[in-house]
Amino acid sequence: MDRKIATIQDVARAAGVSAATVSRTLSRPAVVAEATREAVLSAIAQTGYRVNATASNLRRQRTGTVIVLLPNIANPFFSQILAGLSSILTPARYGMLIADTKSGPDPQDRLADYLASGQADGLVVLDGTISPATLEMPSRPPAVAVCEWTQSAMPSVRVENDRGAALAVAHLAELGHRRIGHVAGPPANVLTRARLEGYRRALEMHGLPVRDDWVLEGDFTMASGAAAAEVWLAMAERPTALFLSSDEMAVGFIGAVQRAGFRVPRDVSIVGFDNIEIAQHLSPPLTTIRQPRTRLGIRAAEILLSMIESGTRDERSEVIEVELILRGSSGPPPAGTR
Amino acid sequence: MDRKIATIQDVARAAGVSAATVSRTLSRPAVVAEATREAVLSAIAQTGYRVNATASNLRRQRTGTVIVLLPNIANPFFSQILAGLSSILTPARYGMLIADTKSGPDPQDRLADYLASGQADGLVVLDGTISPATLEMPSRPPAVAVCEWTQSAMPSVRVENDRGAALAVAHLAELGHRRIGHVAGPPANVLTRARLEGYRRALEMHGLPVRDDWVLEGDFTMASGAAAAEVWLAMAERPTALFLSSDEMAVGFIGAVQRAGFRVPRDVSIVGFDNIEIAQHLSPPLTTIRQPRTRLGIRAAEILLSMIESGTRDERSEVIEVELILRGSSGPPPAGTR
DNA sequence: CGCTTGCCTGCAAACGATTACATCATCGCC
DNA sequence: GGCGATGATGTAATCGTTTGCAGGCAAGCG
Repeated sequence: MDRKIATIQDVARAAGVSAATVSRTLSRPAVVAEATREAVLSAIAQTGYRVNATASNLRRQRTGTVIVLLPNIANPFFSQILAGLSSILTPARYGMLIADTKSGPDPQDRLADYLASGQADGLVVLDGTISPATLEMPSRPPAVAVCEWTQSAMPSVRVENDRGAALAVAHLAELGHRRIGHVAGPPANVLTRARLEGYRRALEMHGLPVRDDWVLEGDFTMASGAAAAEVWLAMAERPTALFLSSDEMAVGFIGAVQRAGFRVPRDVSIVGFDNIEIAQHLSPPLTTIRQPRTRLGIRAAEILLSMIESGTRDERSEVIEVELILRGSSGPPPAGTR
Repeated sequence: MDRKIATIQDVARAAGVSAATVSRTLSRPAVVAEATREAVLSAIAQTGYRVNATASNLRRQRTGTVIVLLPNIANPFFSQILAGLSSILTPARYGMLIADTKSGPDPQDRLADYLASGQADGLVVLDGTISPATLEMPSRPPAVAVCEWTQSAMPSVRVENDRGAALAVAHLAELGHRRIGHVAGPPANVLTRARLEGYRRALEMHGLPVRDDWVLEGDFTMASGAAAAEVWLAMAERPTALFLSSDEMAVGFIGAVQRAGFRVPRDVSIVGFDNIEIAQHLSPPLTTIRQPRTRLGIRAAEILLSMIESGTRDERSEVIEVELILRGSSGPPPAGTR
C-alpha cells in the first residue's frame, strides 16, 4: 500500500491496539507498557507511518511554525541571522515561515492575518521599521525582536551598537586620526541612531571635532557607500578616516575611492561594521566591528522557544558583545594632516 | 470578546445562518443569496473572524506551504532566489518553509518526514547535491529544481551554464589570452560539471590548450577562491586568465593575488560567474556572467504553482539566458605571453 | 475475601473547517 | 393545479490527532 500514507488508525490496527495508545506511545512512551510499546513501534516501522502535522496541530492548537518578519530576504546580513535561527528552530521541529514585509500586496494586512489566525506559535521581528501598533494584536504569539526596540515591551536580542561605534572611533583616534567621519545608515533605523550616537560620544571623549558635514547618510547598501565616496572626494576638507555603519557600505566606499586613484589606508582609513565574510578577502582586508549575526539568530531562537514552551512572556532582553577586528584598511593618517 | 479568536460557528451565529453558508460565502460567493452574503460579511467584519488555516488545510488535505530545500541559507546567492520565490508565493498565499539541508540532525530523514506527512504542497530544490532517491518518494508533491538535474524527471529552471562558460572563454580568447585556466565548483555539483564542460569545449573551439593542471577545484566560496590563488601563484607556468565558476571565488582570488602584489587585469585577467552585487563595486570591477537569480526564483515559483493548482505534473523545463557583463577585471594578456 | 490502589488501555469527544447530499421553498409551464 | 426545475440553505460526515475520563485487571493489604 504505497499509494496512501498510513494514518494512526492503520498503525493501531496493525499493532492490535487503539489509536490512543499509538498516540501515547509517541508522545509519552513512559505511560505505555513495554510490550505494547514495542508492538506499536514495530507497527509504525512496518507501515511507514508519519504523524500528520496538520491534524496534530489542529488538535493541539498550535502550528509548529515561527514567522520571521524581515524587510528583505536577499540581504546577506539577514540571511546569516536566518541561518542562526534555523539551526535552533529546525532541530526543535519548528518551521520558519519567511515573511518579506516589503513584497506582495498589503504586507501589514497579511501579517495581521497570520497572527490572528494563529498561523504561528512565535514571531521573530528583524524589521526595525515595522509599526509597533501592528504587533500589539490582542492574540499575538510570543515574539522577540532582533534589534533595539524602544517603543514596545517585546524582548529583544541586540548587539552593543554604541560600543561598537566607540571601538571604531577609539581605534582610529589611537592611530592618530583627528578628522574622523561617519557614514550612517537610514535615519529611520534604530541601529543607525545607536551607532551615530556612539560615534559622536566617542569623538567627544577623545576631544575630537564633531562636524555634521562629516556625517554622511547611507542606507547600508554598497551603492550608498559608493555614493558617500563621491561626496567625500568632493569635500574641501576631507576626514582622514571614516567609520561606516555597515561593511557593505565600506565595500562600496573603498571600491569607489580606489577607482578614483586613492589608496586605502594610505590616503584614508576605513572601519566598517558587521564583519561580513568578504571583509577579510578585500584588498586591503577590512578593519571592522564584528557582529555575531549567527549568534544573534541563535539567541533569538532560544529565547523564543523558551517563551513558547513555557507559555510565559519572558521579558528578558539580551545584549551580545561586539569586537574590533583589526585588518589592513586602517592605518596612520597621511603625513601633514595631524 | 477579544480573548479568543472567532470561529466559523461564531460568525454563523452572529449572521443567523449555518457554518456551511459562511464557508460558502468565502469560497464561492456566487452561490449564496445577495442578502445572506451581506449579512455574513458584516458578521465576519464584526467578529474579526479569520479562517483557521490549520483546520481548513486538514479538511482540504493541503498545507498552503512550499518547502524550499537549500544547502545554506546564509549564501547570498540563494537568498536572491528566495526573494524571487517569495515574490510569487507570498501573494498567492503560500508560505515558504526553508529547510537547510545541512543543518540539524539527520536532514535526509527530516526531509522524508516533511514530504511523507504531507507537510507541503510543493517542493523547490536548490540543493544540487540532494540524492535523487530521496526525492522519489511515492507520495512526493509537485517539485521543481533550480539547477540542471539529469537523473530525475523533475521539471527544472536553470541557466545556460555551458553557454555562460563559453562566453567567458570566448571573451578572454578575443582579448588575446591563450593560457586560460578555470576554478571549478565542488565536483559533486551539477553546475560545476556544466560549466567545466562549457569551458573545455570553448577552449577546443578556439584552438586553445586544455590542460588539467589549469583546472583548480573550488567550492564556490571566497575562501576556496583565495586557496586557488595560492595554487596559481605557485605554478611554474601560469595561466594569464582565469574563468571562475562563481563571483565569490573570484573575489577571494582577486583579493589574494592583489595582496601578493599582483595587479588585475595587468598580471592576470579574471572572469567570474553570477554577477553578485559586489561585482561592480570591486576594484577593479569584476567582469562576469550575469545569472538572473531573482528571475530563476520567480519562474520556479510560477511553474510550481501551476503544477499545484492544476494538479498535473508539468514536465516542462525552462532555460534562462545568461549574459557577459564586461567590466574591468579582464584585459589583454601581459606582454610577451602570447 | 473484599476493598483500595495503581497501572494500562480504550472510548469518544473535541479541534475548526469543507462539502456531498438532503431539504425546502419558489417559480414557471403545460 | 400539479409537477419538475432551480436556487438557497441546512445537516452531518469527514479530515487525523490528542486527551479527559472511565473501565478493567492485578496486586496489596487488612
